[in-house]
Amino acid sequence: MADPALVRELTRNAAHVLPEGELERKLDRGRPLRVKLGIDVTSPDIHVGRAIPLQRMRAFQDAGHVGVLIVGDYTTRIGDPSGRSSERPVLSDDEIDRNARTYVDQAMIVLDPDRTEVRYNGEWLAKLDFAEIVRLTRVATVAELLTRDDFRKRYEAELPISVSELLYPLAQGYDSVAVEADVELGGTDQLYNLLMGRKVMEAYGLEPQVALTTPLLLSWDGEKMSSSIGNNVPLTAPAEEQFGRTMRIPDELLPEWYRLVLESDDDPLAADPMGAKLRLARWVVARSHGEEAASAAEAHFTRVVREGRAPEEVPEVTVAADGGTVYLPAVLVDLGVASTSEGRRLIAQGGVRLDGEAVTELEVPASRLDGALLQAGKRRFARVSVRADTA
RNA sequence: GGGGGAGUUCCCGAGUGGCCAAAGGGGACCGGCUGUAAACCGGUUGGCUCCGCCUUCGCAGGUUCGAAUCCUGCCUCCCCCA
Repeated sequence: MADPALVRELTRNAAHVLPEGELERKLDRGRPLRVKLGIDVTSPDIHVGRAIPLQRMRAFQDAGHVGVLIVGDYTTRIGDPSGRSSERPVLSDDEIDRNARTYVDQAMIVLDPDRTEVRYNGEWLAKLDFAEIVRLTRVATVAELLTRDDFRKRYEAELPISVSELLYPLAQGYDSVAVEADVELGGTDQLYNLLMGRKVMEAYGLEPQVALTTPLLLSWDGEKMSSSIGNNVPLTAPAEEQFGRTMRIPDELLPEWYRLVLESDDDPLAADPMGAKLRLARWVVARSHGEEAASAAEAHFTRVVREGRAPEEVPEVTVAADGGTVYLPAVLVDLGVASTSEGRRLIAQGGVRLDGEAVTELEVPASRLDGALLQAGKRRFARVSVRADTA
């Protein structure tokens, strides 16, 4: 009999474990299970939300099972070319290869490399000939494919759905055949695909996989965390950035993050929510960058955000001055402000400071600028040095 | 193959000849406040050394003193019928 405590750990936070009892049956066979997780390579980073199923994979690995990480290089490559370019840009082969490589590195932040098998699905999908593809398409009907929520919604909203997209769940299911998955992990949005994987495996004479989904992590805006929206905390973002982004989540989301990300039973709102959020941010940074970086990131946050002081390390900006004054908006562009027009607006709004004092004019005496600390908004700082321009 | 509908500034979405750099919402940014880069309140949101000028409303032409709005051609997308 499968150890109930172990099953609880493996299925911790799971939204679905289907079909019921099947995981226990597979565990009882006593051999290491092959636990699959597919990742597409449409964007260059894995974020804290997508790490949640990875954390499950890690739990399986720690119990002696094998993690099969599938890099969807091929599914990304054939990805929908129809006009939805703004949402799903078709990536170049180079981009896909580059993304694919960094993905594996990122995933290893969470996974145990010694128990991970990395596979690229181009390995088998590239070899399918047309007859085989047609055989694959017989697994499902159009009506069945259209029952999937996002397809149905798009269909009802008269938004485009390309045939290649309909093929996607089948291709993903074929991955399960190729790697002979015992379990497939995914977010709850993947439930449909995971169950389709069962059908495909059955059609190919294999024992269907168990589908295990985890809830989607909501970000500070209340939306599902997503790289394309930009509300993400990437596993490879700089420590300070990770810390700040994590601190942006509203208090109401803390319990969910504690449960899913920290895998902690503590109630973060019981005592001091601020302290609880700091602990969470430290944990997120420490996983990616280590304890030391986490402490430094917290110190930075305290100094810059809570106390409103300049960071310890500030980039240098050099300005050429031909006369007595310098056109400040142009300097702001060097700090990362989008345009001089925006720089003007920032100044007008009191968002630009020289040595802590709000600037009100566009032209600033070079003498006042030289060696001064320039600040644009809350987050952009630079030390200015003026170089005489004798041209 | 036939018919109907649509393409607007980062996104959604108003706008049918001048009052349009273009309503409203979202997002983002700035300020205030704050335990936080949260919440809340107020403001800003094409570019330009900017009281003015320049470029934008799928693309290319055209009509007009004047076009996001009218005409012609093209491209793209959606739906229905076959």
